[in-house]
Amino acid sequence: MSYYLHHGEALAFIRTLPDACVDALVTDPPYSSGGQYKGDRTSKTSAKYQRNDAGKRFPDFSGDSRDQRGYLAWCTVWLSEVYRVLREGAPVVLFTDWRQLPTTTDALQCGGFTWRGVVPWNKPHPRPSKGRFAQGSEFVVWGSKGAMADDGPCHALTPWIFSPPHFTRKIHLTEKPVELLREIVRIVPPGGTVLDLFTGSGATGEACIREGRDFVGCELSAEYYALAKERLERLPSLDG
Amino acid sequence: MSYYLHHGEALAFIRTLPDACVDALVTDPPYSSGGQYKGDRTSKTSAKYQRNDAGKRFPDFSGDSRDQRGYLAWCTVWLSEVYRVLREGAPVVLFTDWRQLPTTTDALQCGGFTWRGVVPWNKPHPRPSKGRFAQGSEFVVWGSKGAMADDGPCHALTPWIFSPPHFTRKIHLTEKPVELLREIVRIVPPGGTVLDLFTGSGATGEACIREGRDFVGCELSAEYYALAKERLERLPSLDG
DNA sequence: CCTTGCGATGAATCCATAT
DNA sequence: GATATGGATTCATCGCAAG
Repeated sequence: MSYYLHHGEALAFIRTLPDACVDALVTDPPYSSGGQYKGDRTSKTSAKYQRNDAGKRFPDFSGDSRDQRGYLAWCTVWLSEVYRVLREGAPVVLFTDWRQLPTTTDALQCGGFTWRGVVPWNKPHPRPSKGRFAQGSEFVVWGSKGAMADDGPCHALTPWIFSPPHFTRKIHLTEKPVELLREIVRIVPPGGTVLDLFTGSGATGEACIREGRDFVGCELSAEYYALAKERLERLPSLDG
Repeated sequence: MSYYLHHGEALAFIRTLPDACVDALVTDPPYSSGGQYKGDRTSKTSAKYQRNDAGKRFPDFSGDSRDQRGYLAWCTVWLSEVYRVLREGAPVVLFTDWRQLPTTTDALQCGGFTWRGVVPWNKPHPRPSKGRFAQGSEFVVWGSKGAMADDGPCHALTPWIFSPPHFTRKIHLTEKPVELLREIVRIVPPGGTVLDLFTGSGATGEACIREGRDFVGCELSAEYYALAKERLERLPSLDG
């Protein structure tokens, strides 16, 4: 139930960690997705993912402008380093959207992990799209460092259906619901340590604290680092 | 509300069809998945996907023994030919499991189509797996032949949650629920024609008939061809 | 305190226009 | 000609203000 939050770049941070010191990676990297055109990637995240008249609500986040080759290469680099700091059999859980899903499964395996599945996060009421299927899901790509123990409780026994945090209450544009993250971090035994390289608003940290798992987070942006820190500091009093 | 069922090999059948004669492809190819090891692919489907004591329940189906490269190449061949027989803007809908999902998105694009999304089919009660996330979803990879019309109704406005057909009532081992297929074929305007190259038990044909879409199916196995034919023939009387 | 109504929103997508 | 920008579109939901 302790946590540590680091302000800085992810790869540099991992390299400071000793071997086999964490029990899982649960992280939500910037997808570098969100559009058919190059301009959709190169514009600011606040403009890319939001209506024009709402463009000023959330601070921009960086690292969201790679093409597919670059995304694969970048993920491979930090996943390879994460491999070293994970314990044998530890799970790796990566968020992605439909566009980057295949690249993410490649990256997981390029990093040396065994790919074990894809679990959809279903949003109950996606934005409609005329004449087509709505895109109402993001995806969790997961695997492990080598063989996994096949004891322990079962997970994801029912479909994951969670609304995204409401815009008036969320801190980060792409923040995930804490209820979903609580389901996910329960794959780590109680007291285990979860690493998140792209902490953002710190939702994964909150999930860990609420579920009794230790949390090690890393965030590049000073603004989000401060927001995540504040969020986690405020948390124990909520439980009181 | 008419249907045509062909007994024979898929690629040879497509080649007999004229250009731009169908409004959608909705099909469930043999995944060639179902195992981590080579032996898992080369064994009989009836043994591969079923418990030993149930091994004689369903007839074998063929074409389920390709590795990933072979699966990509094979899908690319028939998808390229399907491109020709589809009308401009027509949707393509392919079932896949998590293991073949990335290969399927590659194949769709190798066939010349625009990839537009991934929609999960969520099973309400997946088989639990100790210490891991259950694999409770299959996936619909979809796209279109070029630009799509952006009129028409919206689809998939809520997550797809459907139980697989009960084993006492299903004909094919990997049969999809008709309710799910009805949701899917509604993306074709009423009266449009849906092509299915791997008809199996004919569930997609039943969905088309119930939704007032025309159906053109193709099945290689004499046994399943007869079963699908019987299923569709029996259907009009059910509507009364 | 409860109900009603209005407005804003969404890891979106497409096309027309501008650079 | 290729890329970048801006506007319009979909509707169930939630927050908030008004009654």
